[in-house]
Amino acid sequence: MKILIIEDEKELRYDMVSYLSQEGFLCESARSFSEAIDKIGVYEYDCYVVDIMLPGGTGLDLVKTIKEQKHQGGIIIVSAKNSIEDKIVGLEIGSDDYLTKPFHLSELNARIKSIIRRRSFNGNNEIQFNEIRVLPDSRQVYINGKEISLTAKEYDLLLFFIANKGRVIPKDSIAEHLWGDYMDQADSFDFIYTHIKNLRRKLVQQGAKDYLNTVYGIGYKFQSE
Amino acid sequence: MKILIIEDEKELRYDMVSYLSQEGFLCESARSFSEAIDKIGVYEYDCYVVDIMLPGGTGLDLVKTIKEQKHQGGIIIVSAKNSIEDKIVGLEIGSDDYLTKPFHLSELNARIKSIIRRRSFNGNNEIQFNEIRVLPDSRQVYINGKEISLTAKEYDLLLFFIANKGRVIPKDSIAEHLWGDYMDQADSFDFIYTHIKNLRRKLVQQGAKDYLNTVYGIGYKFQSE
DNA sequence: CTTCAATTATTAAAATTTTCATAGCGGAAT
DNA sequence: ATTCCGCTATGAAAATTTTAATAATTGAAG
Repeated sequence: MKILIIEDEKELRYDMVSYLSQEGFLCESARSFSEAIDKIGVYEYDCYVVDIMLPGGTGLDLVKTIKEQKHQGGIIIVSAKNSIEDKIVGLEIGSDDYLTKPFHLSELNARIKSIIRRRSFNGNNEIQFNEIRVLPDSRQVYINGKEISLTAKEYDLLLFFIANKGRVIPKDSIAEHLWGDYMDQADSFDFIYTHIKNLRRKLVQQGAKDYLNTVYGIGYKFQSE
Repeated sequence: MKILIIEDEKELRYDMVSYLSQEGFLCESARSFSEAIDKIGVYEYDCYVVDIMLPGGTGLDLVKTIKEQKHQGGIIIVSAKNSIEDKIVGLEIGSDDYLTKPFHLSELNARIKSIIRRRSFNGNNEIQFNEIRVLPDSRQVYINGKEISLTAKEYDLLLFFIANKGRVIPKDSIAEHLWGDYMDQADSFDFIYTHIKNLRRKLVQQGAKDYLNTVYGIGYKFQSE
């Protein structure tokens, strides 16, 4: 899960990035309105943390831009003033939550997770990646309209890849995501190789292209070309 | 996991109980110093949320009592005034965290989870239940000093039972704890029955008494007598 | 005390996950 | 280009988990 943090106060920005990184998010940050616009233009994130007061523009306009570009990620507005109007405006133009400074980092973390959880449950209950369609509610997967059967691990793998399409995913991340904190460094990745192999076989056998690229020495990347 | 909330403000107490219950904790509450003393005398909780200002006494004395009774649970002090002295005193006499009112419930939730996580990692890395000894770090289990081998699910089950010894655990809770949010109501509990059976067999076969009592219509209870 | 329906236990088979041994590949160094 | 070493792939066995069918038990009701 990738998060963009838009905040001009240096220390707070640094704290947020380091806390959220520890929690397992991939974080990028922007220091100003224009830097944020640039990043939003290049990449789509899973969640945006937007400060209202920014050099070069207001966070509310940023939210509008994110929405205009049809980004699907959640948006949390952060503001120093607990003004009820700001809150209302923020929620009206499409942010998902509103947080008043000062706040605890664990609070921000909880809200981000809550938004991501909410999104994956509600509304967004159908994911399409070229000829692959996934219905997360029922854990069903279709290729070119025909349902295929995946085991639990294969399904989890596939969803993780699609959720992170285009990104290189290190094997450690895969292990952590699918198996939790169990395994320490010493463990081998044999089981990942096996599940990857099985997933590849099933997908290709059922008519999908082979999107799953090996990134030597690192992990894998799920990508169209 | 069972939590005792000691707070005299009715609305806040109600909010905390309802929020934390939704998060999967078993909650009890006390409205006053004396009620808290009573509950602490009867039962040992996994975490205590203690307000400083209470009718009949101070939360700091309550913390001392909890410690005197050798309770192992974590302690979070909650206070209206952000006095640094209170905080220091609180941490000195053995509380694990300090929270200033007003706070978000998700913040309290995060801190409780953090304390419980910390405790199960650090220090408390050996659990003894009569002739059964568990080393959570290495996931090893000994009976009368002899190591026995359990599968992942059997181990998780055993640890969950020991962590909740003496309590009746509904089958739903077991399913939720060991398998996450996967299964909806419609699912049967066949796999629980099977794992229970296997765990029982292994424990008894290796020389432990049968502590695992069936509670008809509800679930199970792990208990000495 | 019986009967009955619902709940839990047991057993065995099926499916999945993990491990292990071995083969193939990538890329750096010679 | 060749060699080599570490990384990844593959196939098959072993272990675990889940499912399914059947038996035993519980507690309520007659």
